[in-house]
Amino acid sequence: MNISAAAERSGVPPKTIRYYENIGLVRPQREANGYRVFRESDVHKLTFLGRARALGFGIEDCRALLALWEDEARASAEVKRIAADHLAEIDAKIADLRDMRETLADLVDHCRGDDRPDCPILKSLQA
Amino acid sequence: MNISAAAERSGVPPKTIRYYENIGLVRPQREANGYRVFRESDVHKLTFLGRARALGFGIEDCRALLALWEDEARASAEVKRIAADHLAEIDAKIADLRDMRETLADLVDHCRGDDRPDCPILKSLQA
DNA sequence: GATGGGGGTTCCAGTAGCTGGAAGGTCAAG
DNA sequence: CTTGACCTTCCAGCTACTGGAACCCCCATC
Repeated sequence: MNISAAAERSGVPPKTIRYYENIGLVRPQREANGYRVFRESDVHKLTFLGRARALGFGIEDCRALLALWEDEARASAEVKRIAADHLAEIDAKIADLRDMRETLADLVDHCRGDDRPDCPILKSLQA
Repeated sequence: MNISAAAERSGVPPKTIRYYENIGLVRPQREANGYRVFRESDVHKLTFLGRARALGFGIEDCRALLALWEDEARASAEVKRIAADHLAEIDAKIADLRDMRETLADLVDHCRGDDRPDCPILKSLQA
């Protein structure tokens, strides 16, 4: 299977697949002409990576998860720890964004948004 | 005022101040020895930038907001538009994160996290 | 006058995770 | 034989800094 087929089947774009190979997340074989050849197992890995990334896991987390996935003797505790840590980070981000959102929404609400210069948004940034 | 004093008073670190000068957000004067000299107005600008960044505005938004702030003849509608757009982006990010969070929390909840290999988190990434 | 320390300066590289684009090789069809 | 759709590598750029190296400046002290 060529890279574009693997991309289509895994949902991971060709550019990204090459990048993943670059950083050692996948190791497709090569044909005599230099083209990458993807086996089913490569496509499965890519799909796995795509899902993990969609859940917001960083690349190094993905690397670790992939290794655990391939390790039949893994302890699920390790997986859970990685996921729980990530969940905590997401919660922190959400909290930050909510704070921003609240402040910003207040400011937007109180700005008339007409052609006059008076603006509580700017005032708040200034004060 | 030297850069470290300006940093302390504005809350923006020296490195970041230099970066902001680099991209044209502030233009401190220079002494004969090459040291930057910050006036009150520079400190005000930096403080403004610090607050805008803390609300999550991107650098280019900051540039625009700064220009509007300095323009006595601005229309508050412009400011409001920038802020409202940014608010929408924040809302979108929060929504994305919440989706992730929900899925992830479910997975974490259902993983026993012991020393056995069976793991619904990995199963979900695989399937 | 030398020295030491705490400022300041510039410039380069790296961070995360791709993505766009250039320059060029390969292959099947017409 | 050429066209067009693939594929390859490599380099640059994105966001907003941040760390670090190498070097300059100024003041106080010995």
